[in-house]
Amino acid sequence: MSWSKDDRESPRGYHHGNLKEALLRAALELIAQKGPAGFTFAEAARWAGVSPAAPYRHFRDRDELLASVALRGFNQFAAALAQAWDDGRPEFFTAFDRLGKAYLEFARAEPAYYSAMFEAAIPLAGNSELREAGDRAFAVLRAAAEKLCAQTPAKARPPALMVALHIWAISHGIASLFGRGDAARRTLPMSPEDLLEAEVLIYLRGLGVSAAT
Amino acid sequence: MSWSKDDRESPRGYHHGNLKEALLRAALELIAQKGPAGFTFAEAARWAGVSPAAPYRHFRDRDELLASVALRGFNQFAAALAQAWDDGRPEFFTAFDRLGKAYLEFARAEPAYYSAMFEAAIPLAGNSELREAGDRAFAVLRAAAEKLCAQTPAKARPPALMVALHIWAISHGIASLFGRGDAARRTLPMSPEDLLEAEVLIYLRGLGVSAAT
DNA sequence: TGTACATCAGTGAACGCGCGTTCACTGATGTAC
DNA sequence: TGTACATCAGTGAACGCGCGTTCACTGATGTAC
Repeated sequence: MSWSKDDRESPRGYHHGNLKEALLRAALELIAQKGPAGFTFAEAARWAGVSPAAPYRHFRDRDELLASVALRGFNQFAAALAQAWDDGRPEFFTAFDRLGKAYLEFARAEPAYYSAMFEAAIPLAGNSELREAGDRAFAVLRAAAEKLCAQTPAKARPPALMVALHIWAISHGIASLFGRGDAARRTLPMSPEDLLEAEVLIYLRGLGVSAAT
Repeated sequence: MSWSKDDRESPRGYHHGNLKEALLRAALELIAQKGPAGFTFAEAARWAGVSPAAPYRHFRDRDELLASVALRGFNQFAAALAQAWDDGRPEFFTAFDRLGKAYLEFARAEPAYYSAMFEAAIPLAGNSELREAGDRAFAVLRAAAEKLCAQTPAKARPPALMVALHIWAISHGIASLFGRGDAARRTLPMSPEDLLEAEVLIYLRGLGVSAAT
């Protein structure tokens, strides 16, 4: 990440100019290195090349910075999922497959965001912005589930919400057990993508939806 | 947990007598309260009513204590799963259902163990004991997958290992998103158990196995 | 059974360290007129 | 366009704190004979 070095070493005046942004980046980098619990306010300040008191101008405390990272993560996650899903275009199975791959790709490429979002145990109560960002990401899964349900035989059609939760659980399970970009990863006889694809195909068949359709 | 108070306040001589055990319990309690990254060696010692230097007689450092907690967790997890599965008795579906419920029950009842096992990112390299304990737990899922595959139509029978990984991913996904006993839990329109049962039924149908059989 | 001695398990004081947080401050920026 | 002033954003020194770790030590336990 060349920007980090540039950011830190480029000469600047008394004012940083973009400290809030720099702190978010620093936190992200530190989370990637040591996990959400292993980064400190002071270290983020050092990373941004600023005195330890400076971050207090932008974040009330460490938890608020962490929540901001998670918020940004959810926004990027929602955008990535929405782009992959693309409202089911050109047809359902292609889009659904892209959606699953995008989920895993996000967890792999952005393990720091992913763990801030799902493992930092940030309390959602009182942070409606964060909750809404999470809901927006889930809404993409939900929309895909709606379209999926529309293809199932009407007599045994399950609630779309439940299907969305199933898809989420499958994706999250594979991502967090096998598909993380960091050291927690376990070795496998197949790629996480293949594992997910096979699992989703079996699940779809169970719903009475055939990929050949 | 009444034992904790008793353990701490009961008079004892110069020697604790059971310090290793007390430290493991203290670590477990602290992990339950603040997560795997939020407990300290010093605090575990205080919990056990002992000087901060005492733990060094039993664990090289904090990480070794944490790994011991995870090890114990995997052992209990393997035992709970094996007991629930009971080699598929009296017949497959009953046992398989019990297995899934036991998985969720463990995550709910023992969130501290569960997070030490799956979220503490303890390096497995060089800790063969821990790896083997994890493998023993997975072996139960694997055995269930074998029996499941034996029931699927032979022509489209998937590898048992893959099926075991699918089951693991489904269970872990639901457990970590919705079924944790701590605050990270999200609210749901249905119980994690029902969600898991429905998901597994769909997955089984996709494999060509019918619960009615 | 008693005694001498080795080993074990915990003590408590000490250390250096980095963290979170505060404070009065100051340099830079923006704005009213 | 210039000037006075308010506000903003970062400084740097300071503080108390708990942590990890070490050290020489000591009380308790076990064992050989």
